[in-house]
Amino acid sequence: MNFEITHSDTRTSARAGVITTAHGEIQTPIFMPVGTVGSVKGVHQRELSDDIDAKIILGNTYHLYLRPGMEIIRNAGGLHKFINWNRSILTDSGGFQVFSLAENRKITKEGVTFRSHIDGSKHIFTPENVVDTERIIGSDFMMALDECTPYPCTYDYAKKSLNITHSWLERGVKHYKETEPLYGYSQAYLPIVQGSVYKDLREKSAEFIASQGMEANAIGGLSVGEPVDKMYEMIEVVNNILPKDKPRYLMGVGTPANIIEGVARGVDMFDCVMPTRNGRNGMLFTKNGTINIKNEKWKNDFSELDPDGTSYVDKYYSKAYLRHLTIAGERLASQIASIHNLAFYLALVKEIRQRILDGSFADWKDNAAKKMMERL
RNA sequence: GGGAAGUUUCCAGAGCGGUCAAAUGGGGCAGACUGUAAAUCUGUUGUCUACGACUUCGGUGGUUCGAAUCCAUCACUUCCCA
Repeated sequence: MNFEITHSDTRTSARAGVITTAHGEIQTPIFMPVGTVGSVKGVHQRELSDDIDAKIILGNTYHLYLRPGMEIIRNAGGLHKFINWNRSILTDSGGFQVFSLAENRKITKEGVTFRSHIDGSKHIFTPENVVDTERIIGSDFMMALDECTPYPCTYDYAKKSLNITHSWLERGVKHYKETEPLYGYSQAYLPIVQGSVYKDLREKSAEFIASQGMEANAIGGLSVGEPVDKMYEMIEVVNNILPKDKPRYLMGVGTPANIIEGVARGVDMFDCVMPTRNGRNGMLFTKNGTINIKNEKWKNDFSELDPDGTSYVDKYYSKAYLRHLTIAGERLASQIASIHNLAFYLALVKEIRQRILDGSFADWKDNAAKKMMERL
């Protein structure tokens, strides 16, 4: 992996750059659609590449490990081949499942023992075997195993958890360095800053993460329910320490406004379930704010889905039609809404990048984008 | 022509003397969703001058302190036998 910053904003910490992986170039800032189980829910790979033009998507180690299992992924020749996606892939480690499936797991110094949400079987995830799993998956970006702490979280717990995450990281880095990629291309290994909403813990963590000298770094444990101002504050604290010349990935974030604010604070990579999940639930993101397509007011609105939209679906279908499909529970509704939302997110980061390049980012953020951010 | 069952709030369908403005589904309306156990979840769904009041359970008339619940009668619906 290579990262080159081509432009730095003068008034904010925003930067525009290019990440190069074995599976292509990724212009940053970038948004990465989430495809947990080897599928961006409701969206064909062909639409992801040809219409939405996503350069990189996520997969999830925990989920793929359980189903279909590593034997099949290995037999397929890795996840890229298995799902027929020749652009980049980033895999989360299962660290988020430590948070989201908290009832089904136990944390020890050794690792995390999950009770499968599918059949209840027990599986231990260690920093080492997660690296092995991600080697089999063949992701371009392998996330380190961490504990995504909940919010609220006591200082004592956050500190204790951070120590475990850090010790896991050391073991993960060691194992990463001792193992080779299976498919002939390099894979980056990303450490994750934790520390909940505590400034000193975040600083300590950022320093430790930076000291690992990995090719890119991530910020985790945010957007788990804390006030947005806390989140922004933590991003600032952390990005003051994380190396400037390496990509920074803010995990799981977020709303369009979160992304703009994140970029302004020096974040390069984002992912979030929101465009697809909320799309499936009838929410559309537009420049004028979100709309709930299920609302009665769209019943007879035959205007195009989103006049400002960049996807073909925006011109192709009407609001009234999508409302009907959504209310009728038709799968096509999920597809249309997911495609629209992902296209919106990708167009957003594209505009952000363009504005960083032409020097108008800060001004745009303070003026034109402000109204939109209040609604998104 | 004879017999039986039934008519409940948008729909279906509980309720069978008071704790019923009326269970439960569905539908409608609205909301939530941030490294996906989510094609999920939550709220609401008679009216009002709303911590109280008023009008509802096919129509009408009764019984009773009190009826969606019991009685009479009318109307309509469905099924069975001719």
